[in-house]
This record gives sequence, C-alpha cells and structure tokens, in this order.
Amino acid sequence: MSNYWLFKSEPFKWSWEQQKAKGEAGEEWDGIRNYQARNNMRAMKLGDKAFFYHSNEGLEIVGIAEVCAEIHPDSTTDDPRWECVDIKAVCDMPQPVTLKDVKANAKLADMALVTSMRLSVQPVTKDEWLEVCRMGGLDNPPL
DNA sequence: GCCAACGTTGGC
DNA sequence: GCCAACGTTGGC
Repeated sequence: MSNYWLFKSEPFKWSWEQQKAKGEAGEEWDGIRNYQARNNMRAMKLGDKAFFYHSNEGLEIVGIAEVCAEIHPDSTTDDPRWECVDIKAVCDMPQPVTLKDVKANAKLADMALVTSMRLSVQPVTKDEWLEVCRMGGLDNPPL
C-alpha cells in the first residue's frame, strides 16, 4: 500500500526534463528547508508515487515520479535538521494538469495544492491521485 | 516584478 | 512563549 505525494519545483532550478535525464538513478530532493515538507518526506516509503509539479513557470503537473531512496541527510547542508528522499521519473502526464484545471475541479477542492499553496512537498489522497491521473489522460495510473 | 500569504527568527 | 520583523514562496 503505497502513499501519494506531490513535489513542487521551479523548472529553471530543477525541471522534469532534468529529472527524467537522471533515469533510474534518480536524484536527491535536496534544499528543502521547511519542517512540514521535511516531515512529509520522512513519512515516504520506497515505491511511493508522486506528482511532479512545475511552480512559477508552467503551473502544471507534468509527470509522475517514485520514491527510490527513503529519508537521509540532505547533502547540501551540515545542518542535521534537514533531510530528504531521492525520487526518479516514472512517466509523463500525457496531458499536463494545470493548477487552473485543479482549481476548477470540485473534487480537488481540498488538495494541498489549492489549500496549502506554499507547501513544497505535499500529501495527495488516493482519490485525488486517481482524479488527477484521469484528467492527465492516464488510463492505467501507477498505484 | 509585485505583493499576499505564511513560515522562521529573535528580542523581550 | 508571545509577537513583530523579516525572508521566501509562488500565483498573478
């Protein structure tokens, strides 16, 4: 039973294209300096699935990733408070789901993307997961 | 580029 | 432990 998440990234800092280029090796999701976001990463298990969202530019969910390393120290700081996971790209959203689309869908009114705008690593419920996958044109969403 | 929302810091 | 000041995020 895996859980579902959403990672935000500004595409000019770390884009979905760059994430995909890392392939199976995945990449450390470093640089998170927010407790709530870190706590969400602490709760992640190997194989958990996540949406990859482009903030600032794009404003859309562009792909699906998977947790490929559980919580460990963030290599970009010596501060022991900050830890992170690694994620790898799984597949593209055939049709990216925009923030506008999410806001326009009553089923997604409680999504953290809408209610906790500034949280950069968010939990996603299974219902939300399925609905966003459906909107993105994924008939057989990774579960 | 602006600015509202909100998390963090630090003085008391 | 409160709260004002400050910094950052992120939509517009």
